[in-house]
Amino acid sequence: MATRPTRPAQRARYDARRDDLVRGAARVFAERGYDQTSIPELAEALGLGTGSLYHYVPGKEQLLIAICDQLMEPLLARVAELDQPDPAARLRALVRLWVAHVVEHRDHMLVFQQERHVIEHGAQWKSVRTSRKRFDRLLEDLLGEAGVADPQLAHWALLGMVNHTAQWFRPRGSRTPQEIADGYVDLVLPPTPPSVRPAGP
Amino acid sequence: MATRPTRPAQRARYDARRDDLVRGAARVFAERGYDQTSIPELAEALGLGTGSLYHYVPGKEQLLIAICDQLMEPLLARVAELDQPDPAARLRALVRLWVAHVVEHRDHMLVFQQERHVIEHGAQWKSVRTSRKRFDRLLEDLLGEAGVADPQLAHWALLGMVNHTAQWFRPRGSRTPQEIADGYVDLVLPPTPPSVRPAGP
DNA sequence: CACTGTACCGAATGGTCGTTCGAACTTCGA
DNA sequence: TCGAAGTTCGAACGACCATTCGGTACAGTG
Repeated sequence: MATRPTRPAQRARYDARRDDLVRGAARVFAERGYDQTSIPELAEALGLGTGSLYHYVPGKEQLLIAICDQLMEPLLARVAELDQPDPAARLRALVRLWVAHVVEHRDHMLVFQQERHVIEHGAQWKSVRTSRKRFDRLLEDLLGEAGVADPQLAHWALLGMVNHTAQWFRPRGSRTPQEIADGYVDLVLPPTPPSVRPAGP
Repeated sequence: MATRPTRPAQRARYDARRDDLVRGAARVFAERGYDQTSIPELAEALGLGTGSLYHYVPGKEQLLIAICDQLMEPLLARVAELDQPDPAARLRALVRLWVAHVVEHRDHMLVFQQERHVIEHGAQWKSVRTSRKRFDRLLEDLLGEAGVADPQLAHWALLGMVNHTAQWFRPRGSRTPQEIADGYVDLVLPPTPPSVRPAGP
């Protein structure tokens, strides 16, 4: 059974290890696929014995949920901190943040996308679905405020473009995440001269 | 074993039935997921006995390949028939065709997307990978000719937007596939007045 | 040092899956 | 109408999977 240490001093270590394992699982699942990877295979890829995994995660599906949480929670946290007063500037900042998050969590994204049907239908997945809805709503509202010509279409278009980035972006490629993000924003926003753009982070 | 009739007269029937079954399998897999659907479950959903499926398809993975072929081949065929001399007009026609194809094959698209890793790595998947590459190349070239500001980014952006359409489009929604396609094209192309646009199909 | 909570292990288990197969039934050409 | 070709069936089979469990080794604390 997955048991968290009772001694507070050791809990930090346990949590950190767990986070690492979840991250590693995301990497393995992204490459081999969730269903095609057996627990013994996964454990070996993580440098663990078969049974040891269950010390940190109660089961395979919970592991998948943990991967999605590791993807969604920090994104929502970072988005909540946006404070640009101008909607267009806030939109640009959001997309920059978002693209950066996607490329930093490529593996998580790929797993997230290929398990769409479980996320949509599974009973234990309500929290993940809620997170996604929160983000959706936020984006749609912002697009409306920012004066986009067709906010609804722009919403779907952005979701498609940005999430798809996980499938082609390569760290050694010729563009930075920020350049990509700005390219996306320029597609949906009436372009502004570069001099008006907020500087990078 | 999956055996095609030797009598030519019956082959047409057999092929049509097989196509129907593949289509049905796409629908079931899109909803429940490929790995989460067992062969007995699938057979029942298709109104067949467990063993009967194997009369038409040699195995579960071949069934998945058949679904992808049923998606890619007609699209490439329709694309090959485009004959607009003006590149921008050809681009618009291509995207209209493409979006229409995506919404008509929603189930196939959803399966295609969630099985990305198998398609990319599997040994028997070379033909599907080749088809996708052909389409990619074609789109990229056309974007260059059509005078898009940033053809490479537009290429990835379009792929993301259009393919993502399968995940949100509903037949009873407020937009036609053609309106959606035109919206996408207007994002990547310097907009032209509606009067200059080619008429619908 | 002794003791206790923690980390790790891998063979064993029960269940489910994809696939096979021999037989029964149906269709069709002659 | 007869026989062969085509179609359907579902129980049976071997393989493999997620998970469990009894146990060993280790680390921190008193």
